[in-house]
Amino acid sequence: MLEENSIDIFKKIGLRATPQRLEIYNILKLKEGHPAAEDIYEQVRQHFPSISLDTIYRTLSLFERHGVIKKVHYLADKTRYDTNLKHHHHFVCIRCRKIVDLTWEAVDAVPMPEGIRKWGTVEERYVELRGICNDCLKKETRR
Amino acid sequence: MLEENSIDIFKKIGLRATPQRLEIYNILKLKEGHPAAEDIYEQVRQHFPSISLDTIYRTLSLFERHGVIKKVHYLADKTRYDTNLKHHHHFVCIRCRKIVDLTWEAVDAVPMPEGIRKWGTVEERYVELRGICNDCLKKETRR
DNA sequence: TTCTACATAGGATATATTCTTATCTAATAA
DNA sequence: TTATTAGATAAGAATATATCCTATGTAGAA
Repeated sequence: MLEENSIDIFKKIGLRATPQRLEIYNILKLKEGHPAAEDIYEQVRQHFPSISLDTIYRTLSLFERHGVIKKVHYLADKTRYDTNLKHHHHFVCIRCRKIVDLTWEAVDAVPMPEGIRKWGTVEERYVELRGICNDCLKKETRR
Repeated sequence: MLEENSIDIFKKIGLRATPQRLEIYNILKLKEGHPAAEDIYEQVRQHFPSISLDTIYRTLSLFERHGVIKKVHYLADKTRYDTNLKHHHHFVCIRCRKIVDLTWEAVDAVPMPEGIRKWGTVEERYVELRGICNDCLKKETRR
């Protein structure tokens, strides 16, 4: 089911292929719907009853740092609020988390992708342009 | 600066226009970059030194329930992980939070909106189709 | 004014995540 | 094979964000 032997992935990035890590990786790969840390924890405990939740988090962040996985809403550190209730999209700075509203008719006009009905009904189309804002760019080139 | 008198907004939705609520609303409206609860708290305290953080949260959730404001990443309750590192988008169920990967070439092909360079450089274009998945639709019509 | 429903402050609690430390284990060197 | 050592884990403490509980306060209606 896995495209690549899990152990090879760890070798490739120079990490020890511990049983815990293999288990966590395989669960991530095989579980539907993008699991949260707790979901993984519950499942790993079936084989490693004494594993700590911290190991799950530590391993996930290790995987993330090595580009093996990605957080889905990685820009949502704390909840932010919007008073603009009209339909709009966002530019989000991946450095300082600044959020800027934008409208984008061209993207709103694109017909829904093929087979979306297979998943459900869509109520909202939200686009997030993720990048580096000019303020942060200035700071980074200053070095 | 505000399009509408803040007091009128509260009247319209049948809520008492308390000084705390007015202050929180005005900060939300006027502050750039979409503030978080703590940001608002720090600022409100300048006029209401004894306000509690809970009042901020309570008021924000009140505003949200009445459609006055919206959480930016309201689907990011807990962190979820993705092993699919290829460029893709998501369909997210607003009921059960199920996340489904999808590709969408048509939307990827749309040229960047006018004036994006004014804000910064874009590294990633992420689309979230928010709706109700077929499983949840089934449950809801069953009633 | 008095009553009552709604609102607030403050502290307790819940939940998600990260940190600290002692212990353990695997890879390497001898 | 054994000793050494860097890396990994478990367990619980600590932190951050958000919500709940309760006593008190206040605005608007009668």
